[in-house]
Amino acid sequence: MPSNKIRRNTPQRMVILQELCATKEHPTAAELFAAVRRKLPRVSLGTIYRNLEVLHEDGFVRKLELAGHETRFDGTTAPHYHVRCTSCGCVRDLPAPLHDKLVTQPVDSAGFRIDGHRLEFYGLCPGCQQGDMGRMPVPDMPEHGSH
Amino acid sequence: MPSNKIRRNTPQRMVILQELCATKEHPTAAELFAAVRRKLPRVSLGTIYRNLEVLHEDGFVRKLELAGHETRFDGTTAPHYHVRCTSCGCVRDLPAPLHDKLVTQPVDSAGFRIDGHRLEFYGLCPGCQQGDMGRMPVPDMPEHGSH
DNA sequence: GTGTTTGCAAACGTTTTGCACAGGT
DNA sequence: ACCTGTGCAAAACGTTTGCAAACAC
Repeated sequence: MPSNKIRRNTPQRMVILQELCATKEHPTAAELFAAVRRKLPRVSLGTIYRNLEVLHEDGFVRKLELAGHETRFDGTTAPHYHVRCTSCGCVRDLPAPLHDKLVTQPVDSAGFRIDGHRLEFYGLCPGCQQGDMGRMPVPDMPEHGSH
Repeated sequence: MPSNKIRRNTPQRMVILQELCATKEHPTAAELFAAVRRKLPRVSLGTIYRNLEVLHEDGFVRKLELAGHETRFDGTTAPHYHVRCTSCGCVRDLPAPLHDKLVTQPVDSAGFRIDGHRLEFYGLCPGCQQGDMGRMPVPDMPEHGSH
């Protein structure tokens, strides 16, 4: 839902969107901050957050509020799902998302009017599957099972 | 995965679990803190957090890390899904959870070994459906669409 | 010129942690 | 006696906000 407010195309805003669209890594605000700072050394973290909010409002970026972790951002706004690696914490897109095997309508909705759902998968990424049990859980902490 | 550590049945731990099992409201740590404090006036919030962590580790409580909100806790450990009301913020259980209409296996998993998924629904609770557009979004802030 | 946006720093809400002491086993 | 668990307070973390100055339009 694009806001009706007048937006200004500041260099900060453009570089943020540009950086976000240039990666498939779903960066956090802090990671984006580091990336943008390389081009605009004087940006502040507050500016990153404010612009991400604006860009989200206007439909240019997606917010990925994955369970138990900082918010990540996605320059691809088309609907798709995500997987998180419980070992290294990386987040990847799932291709071929809405499929006949992926039907998500509760049968009994407890009287709620269901407007949508949020679905995320977790598991081991290709890299972390290579028999290495002793791998450090790096970027983010892994979760304890359950869904 | 119950830890192999020796646990002590302290009054604090028991009251916390008792309070959690006595409600269907999926309280936050702060709400639980208030409830437990009525019975044990000297508990600290730190104790609540530490015990919830232990109880979670031992499989007695479920952690509900719903997108963009504080963690809530659930005394019912059997697998089931949840709905959040985007207006008042309340969280309810979804009965009849794993159904033929609720199949969640990605067709293409991008090379990940999928261990599970997290699924949450959002919409309007029965109370908030009663034509009251002007209702205050109270307990927690509502979300901006997208899934 | 007007009103949005910026940088900075301080504040926020939630959760975690360090510590000395209390208390279960 | 041992070592887990407690209360307290402070810190950590990600995020938001107030403000005066800067700047896009």
